[in-house]
Amino acid sequence: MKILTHAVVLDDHRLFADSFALLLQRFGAFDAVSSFSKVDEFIDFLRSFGNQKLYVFLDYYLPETNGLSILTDIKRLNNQAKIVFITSAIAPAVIRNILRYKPHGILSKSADIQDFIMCLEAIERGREYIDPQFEPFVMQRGERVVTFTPREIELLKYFSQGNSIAETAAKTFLSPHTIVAHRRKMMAKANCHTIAEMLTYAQKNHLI
Amino acid sequence: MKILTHAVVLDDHRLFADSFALLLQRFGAFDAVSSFSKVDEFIDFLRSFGNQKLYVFLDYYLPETNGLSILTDIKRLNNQAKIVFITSAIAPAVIRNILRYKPHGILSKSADIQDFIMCLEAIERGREYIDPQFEPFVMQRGERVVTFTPREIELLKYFSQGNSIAETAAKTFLSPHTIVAHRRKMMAKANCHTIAEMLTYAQKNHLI
DNA sequence: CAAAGCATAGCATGTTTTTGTTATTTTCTC
DNA sequence: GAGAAAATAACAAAAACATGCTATGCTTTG
Repeated sequence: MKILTHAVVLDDHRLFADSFALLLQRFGAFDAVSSFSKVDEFIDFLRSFGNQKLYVFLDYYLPETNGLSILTDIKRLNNQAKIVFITSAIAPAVIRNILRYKPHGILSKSADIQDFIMCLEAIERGREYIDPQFEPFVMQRGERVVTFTPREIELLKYFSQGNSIAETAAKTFLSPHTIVAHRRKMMAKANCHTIAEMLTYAQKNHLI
Repeated sequence: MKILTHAVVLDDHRLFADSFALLLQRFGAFDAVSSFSKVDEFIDFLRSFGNQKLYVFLDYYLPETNGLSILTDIKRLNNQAKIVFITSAIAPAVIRNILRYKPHGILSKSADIQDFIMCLEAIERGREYIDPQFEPFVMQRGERVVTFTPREIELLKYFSQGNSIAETAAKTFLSPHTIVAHRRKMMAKANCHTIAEMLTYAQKNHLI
């Protein structure tokens, strides 16, 4: 299979980004491969690249942000880009989150070359590719995803740092009642019954 | 630099293991490179390889276990092996844990090729290499590492699953007083003041 | 624009956790 | 086999939390 296009890798783990770019090169399907480990540089590249056909291999975990939040940027700068998530995540909520954005492909870092080839082939044929191990997380119709509001996540961070309700209230200039209300709502959403469980949930799903 | 020896990569992320192995090959310092993503297969390889000179590039995060627990196996099977940790961890406790085992090298996955070369050169000269970003975690003399006992970790798991002190006591057939005592001890060790902070700590340091 | 969801706030009550302090038995480790 | 560390257990007071219920103004979005 020969895909006459450019491929670009974005992963904050430089060693992975460079190695994987090498693998893409060696694989021979692309006519050029670039790798980035800094979001800024990647965005600069996109800007200069213009609206040509392009493959983007994206990591979900990026420092300070995540792969999803730059998806809008990518789509704005290049509406032809084929976007493939390469993720080490296994937390259902994270996978669901990624799937919600309907990328062209999603591959686990535990995948092998064979999976990778299948992914490319599917996309070239205009279909999407979802790593088989993520199939169970494809949303059923009517199913709701648990999401957290910015405020909730902010408060969660305070709790994770050892702040009590009263301390959090003081630091956010809110009433302790409000903190209780938020906290209660979060725990109801995530179906947790102790703050310990809530924090485990938050960590697992990379909310904080 | 030409190192006439075999190199082997162990990382459960196949895509990384394979890509990185390719990078090692391309780099040209080794006369052969193998990659594994399953611990069993890796151990089998070690057994058959015998006690020859060897470079091992090891991930810390492995499913069901971690890179440290197989260190003893590696040393038993090959006392000449140069062991380099390639890790995505940044949690101080995890890094300290790795450093305690005195590997020949430790490199962050965020390192670049230049860092990698420096690592190899240092080891070839008989010295150890520690990623500069991990320097702060090198233990000072007299410094204590925070460790958790098996019982403590067991209880931590109960808490992470939403069990209260009373519930945990019931499930472990212990007195609630005992649970309180353990809990208190852990929190003192980790310098946490709420169970929320404790659970965040536990997650960050991959205790549970 | 209406409905839904978000952020805010309140009160009351019973439960749970945290903290200060102490102590015995068992199990490693040198 | 002595000493250290771990696991066990207890009591009591103070602080914090969970949960029952209600309610209002503000955004966002179909």
